[in-house]
Amino acid sequence: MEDLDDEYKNYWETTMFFQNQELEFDSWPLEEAFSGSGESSSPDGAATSPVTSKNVASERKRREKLNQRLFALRSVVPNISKLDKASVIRDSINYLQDLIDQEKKLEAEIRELESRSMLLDNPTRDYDCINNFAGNQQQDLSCINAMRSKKSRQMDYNTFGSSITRVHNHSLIEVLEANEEEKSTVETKIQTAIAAYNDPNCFINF
Amino acid sequence: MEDLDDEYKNYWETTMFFQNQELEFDSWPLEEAFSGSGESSSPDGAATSPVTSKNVASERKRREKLNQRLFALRSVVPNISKLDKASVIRDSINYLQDLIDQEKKLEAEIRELESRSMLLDNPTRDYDCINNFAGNQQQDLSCINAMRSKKSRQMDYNTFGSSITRVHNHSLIEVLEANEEEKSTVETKIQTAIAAYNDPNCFINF
DNA sequence: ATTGACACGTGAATC
DNA sequence: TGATTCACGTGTCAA
Repeated sequence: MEDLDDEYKNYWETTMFFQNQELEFDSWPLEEAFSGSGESSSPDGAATSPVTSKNVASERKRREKLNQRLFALRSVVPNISKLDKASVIRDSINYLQDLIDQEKKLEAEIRELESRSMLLDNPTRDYDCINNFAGNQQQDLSCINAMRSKKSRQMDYNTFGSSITRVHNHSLIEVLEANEEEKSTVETKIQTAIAAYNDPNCFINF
Repeated sequence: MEDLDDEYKNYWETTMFFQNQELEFDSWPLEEAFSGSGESSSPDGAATSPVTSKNVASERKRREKLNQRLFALRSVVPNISKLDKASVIRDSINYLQDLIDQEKKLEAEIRELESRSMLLDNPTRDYDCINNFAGNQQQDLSCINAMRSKKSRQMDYNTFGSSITRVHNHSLIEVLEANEEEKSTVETKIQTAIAAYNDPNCFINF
């Protein structure tokens, strides 16, 4: 009995692979079958019912599976601080969130790069805007009004809005995560962005 | 005894929050202290040593912590097939690997986009256009303002994006503390802002 | 000596 | 029904 505990300890604490573990368990069904078929008595003299022994085996298998999964998780996540079960899960969560954040960053960067290359592909709109601006040189509101025609504005809104909705569409995780401080921060940033967009002098696509 | 088991079952199977759980456990140390201080005897008549009761409490706490972590993990990973412990870890591993793969993909895409824009884009082109225009219209300050606006807007965009990513850069505790009410509040405010922004008749500042 | 982490067996509950 | 999952208490080992 103590041997098994020891083996489990080693299994968990070291980087031993599952084959060893399964080998360990390959040697177990012997005693298990013996105890299951023969109604063997436990050391204290009480008889073990067959359903109980079944349950024992099942439970042992369940524990093994869970440890297996946990070990696999540990092998996927880098920089595990402690080999503790709870610590493994904790580090996994942190790593997962880091990954999600980085993915969002990369997606934003891709969007920006794509839009920039879009600008390069057909820059007529920019030139139109500048020409229009040059035509109405008196710097009155006409240029601004032209720039803020419903069409262009709607288009810009779509780009802007889709990015927003995508942000808080992301599997409702970040919604769960928002606390008071961050909420206000987000709001401030959104208002800043909207104000910048509202700026008449801003004629660049989002 | 069965009550606790029941509560644990509910705790795990449902989306019950940890406050309830902690409430559950706030009521537990009573019996625990009773058993710890009084050397109470177990039903079979054997005396329970204080070190044993300590061990029991410690073990209970450990189990609670592990379940907490597992629950948090479950809240982070979308599309959990089964609420089983092992299944949760399994789905987490799959999701993690998907994320890693996608991250590599995105990085490759970014690399390609950057190299393509490097090839096609001479970096001064954007500003050349505006600078030439500004040079021709030497007195036109609005163009310079526009340029500055572009730059500042881009800064805002970047800040905005980073703030978004910072929203879900949280610790585990914040996930546990989040509730439905905050979720709907944030979402409503964002929707309201976007709707108002979308209104073509709305020219007021946000 | 104390603490923390583990595997184990067991009874209950859910499907 | 039987199989599966769970929380629990306990003994053991290591730091």
